[in-house]
Amino acid sequence: MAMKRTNMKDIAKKAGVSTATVSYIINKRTDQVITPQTIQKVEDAIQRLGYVPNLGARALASKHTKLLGLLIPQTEEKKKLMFSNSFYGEFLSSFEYEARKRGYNILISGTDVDESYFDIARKRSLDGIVIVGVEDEADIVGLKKNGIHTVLVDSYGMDKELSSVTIDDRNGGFIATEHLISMGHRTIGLATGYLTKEGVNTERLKGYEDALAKYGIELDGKYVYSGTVSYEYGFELGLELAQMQDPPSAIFATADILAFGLIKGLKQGGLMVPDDISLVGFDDGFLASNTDPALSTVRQDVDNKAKIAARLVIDMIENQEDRSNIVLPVSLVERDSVRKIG
Amino acid sequence: MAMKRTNMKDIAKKAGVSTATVSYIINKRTDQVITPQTIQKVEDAIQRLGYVPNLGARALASKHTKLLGLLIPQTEEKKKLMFSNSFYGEFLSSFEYEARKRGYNILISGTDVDESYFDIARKRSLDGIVIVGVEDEADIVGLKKNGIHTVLVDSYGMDKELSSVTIDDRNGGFIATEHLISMGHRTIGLATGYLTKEGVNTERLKGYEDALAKYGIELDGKYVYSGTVSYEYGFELGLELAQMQDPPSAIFATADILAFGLIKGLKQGGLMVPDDISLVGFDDGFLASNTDPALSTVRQDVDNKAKIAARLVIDMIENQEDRSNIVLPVSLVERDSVRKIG
DNA sequence: GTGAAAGCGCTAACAT
DNA sequence: ATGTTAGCGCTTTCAC
Repeated sequence: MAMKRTNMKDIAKKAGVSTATVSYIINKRTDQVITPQTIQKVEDAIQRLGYVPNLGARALASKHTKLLGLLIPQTEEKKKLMFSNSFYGEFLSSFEYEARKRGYNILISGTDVDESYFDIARKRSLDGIVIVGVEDEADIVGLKKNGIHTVLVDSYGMDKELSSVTIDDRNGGFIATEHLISMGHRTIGLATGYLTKEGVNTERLKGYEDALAKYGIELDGKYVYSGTVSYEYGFELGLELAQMQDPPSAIFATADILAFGLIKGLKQGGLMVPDDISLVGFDDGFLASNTDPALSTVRQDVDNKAKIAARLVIDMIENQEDRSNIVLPVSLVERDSVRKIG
Repeated sequence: MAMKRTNMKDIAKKAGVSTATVSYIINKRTDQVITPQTIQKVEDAIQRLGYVPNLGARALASKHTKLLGLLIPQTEEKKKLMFSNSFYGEFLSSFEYEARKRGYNILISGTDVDESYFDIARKRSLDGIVIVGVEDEADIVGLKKNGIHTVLVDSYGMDKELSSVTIDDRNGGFIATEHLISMGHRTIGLATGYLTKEGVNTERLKGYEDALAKYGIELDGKYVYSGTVSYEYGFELGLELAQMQDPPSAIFATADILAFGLIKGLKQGGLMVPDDISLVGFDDGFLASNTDPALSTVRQDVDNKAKIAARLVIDMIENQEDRSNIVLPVSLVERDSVRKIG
């Protein structure tokens, strides 16, 4: 099939030079002096023969694959990637673009049962890897020890020796709750996912507690609703809330998706947002401005997060930059899901 | 940095065999007879030294990278990938999973200005590529000629010599419109994106026309609204519709996202769905069941589409299967956005 | 049953 | 200013 692919040797022969010269020219090596004529000849040959370098071979010789791994947690069944969550799609787009601008391609992979992130990085000789949402520290052993350039995104309680980029979740929880308080609310519920010892949800919970404390509102455990970060749980909770004698007048949901479910569940139960219950979400994804009512929420800049993650790995690879741990700011976006009371 | 990585030679030495033997064992080659003892020794060595094969080197020698390219169109500015559209995320998840099960990794890439899909495939020695949403035939020249295993997804009017998987868009347009008709509607608008000579939107338009023709309803160009496939356009159109003297009583929107915009725009303009205007969408993504009202729409099985695309490329690669052109069915999902009238 | 060695396409140190 | 050549880590043919 497909005739022999033209390689560097072919170019060298055609242009009447050596492969070294061809290599120098292709790699635009400034430490080598080549006459314009030679360059011309070689470029002509490349053009005429339609030569495309084999990066695999180059990698073998040079030790750089120009390949970055983007490793993503898998869904419960340990199968598909979590790309149904649009956060990842947005992240990927921005990440790929940034990487491509700097000459890198992206390999994207889940992990098989008996295979670690480390194995993938090794197998494919990845120059660096970015892992989103590591929950289990065991998943990342071997990476640091083996000097694999790694950036952890949205991963809490991990080895600080690895680079990371996260957002200021705690502050996010704080400003969301403070906003509700400033709008006159005093009984404020928290709708969130599973509360691990360290993790996004726990951070946001801390921010919620901070705000309550600051304004002298007593924390009442019965107002903390913890389930899964899903539309379904939000919906269920909304239904329940609508049945309660004494529901809180406002809810801070630690994810927009949860808030969307809440809106629908509450409505189904006969309660309107924001008339009956006010709501603040977290993420500000595409949907937030398009639901009804438009959602007041804590905004994080996913694009920027991805861009920074890409720059971090690449800088570590190319400039031997040291690790850094970056925390990105969040901000409050006020829309129509909070009502002033009192 | 990082001590020399252990390679096959190290294993061979440690186990007291040759690299050939190690290679045979790693690749579980049934055409080679190796004694269990030897296998044991080698596996021990692999274990002890923590050996991970270098797939790049393997590729150079074997001509198979076990790498599949997933190439995605970029946004207008020719920059970021279109992953903000959750369709792609869903596709990717399913595609990656299916590929991984069969031992392949995914390289994901947009194209740079002076770089073709073909170049990427060559550079990275991809075993095969899947391209989603090719609009310009020029983008895929070179692929067929050079025998690169290619599967085109959701691409119309392309070279039939390449494998492809699409859905039955025309029928989708038909059943959507027919449903509206069966619910008593006689003035039915079409909200769609840009109508190219061949493409998804055009196919769906044809289905719309088919249905009108079948039921003897005259096609009226003033009811065909063509803009961009975006929430924004839907919103705008909804606003306009609400101003019209004589708006259609129902709309078939060729994408859910358009329908969502419409719902909000109409509402803002004072018209309710489905009370004032009925609506059928297309896609049935995550959102459709969660908007208010829940959207009646044409369902396509993205998961399955991705799975089939993966199987197609891999079968072509491994079994030298011939090309095939697959068209997947669509179905109508009735929810709450259509009202029976008349 | 196992091994020696050539070669995949490239880079880079060293010659010239 | 350009060429020679030894690897990079693996597969595979052919010998033994």
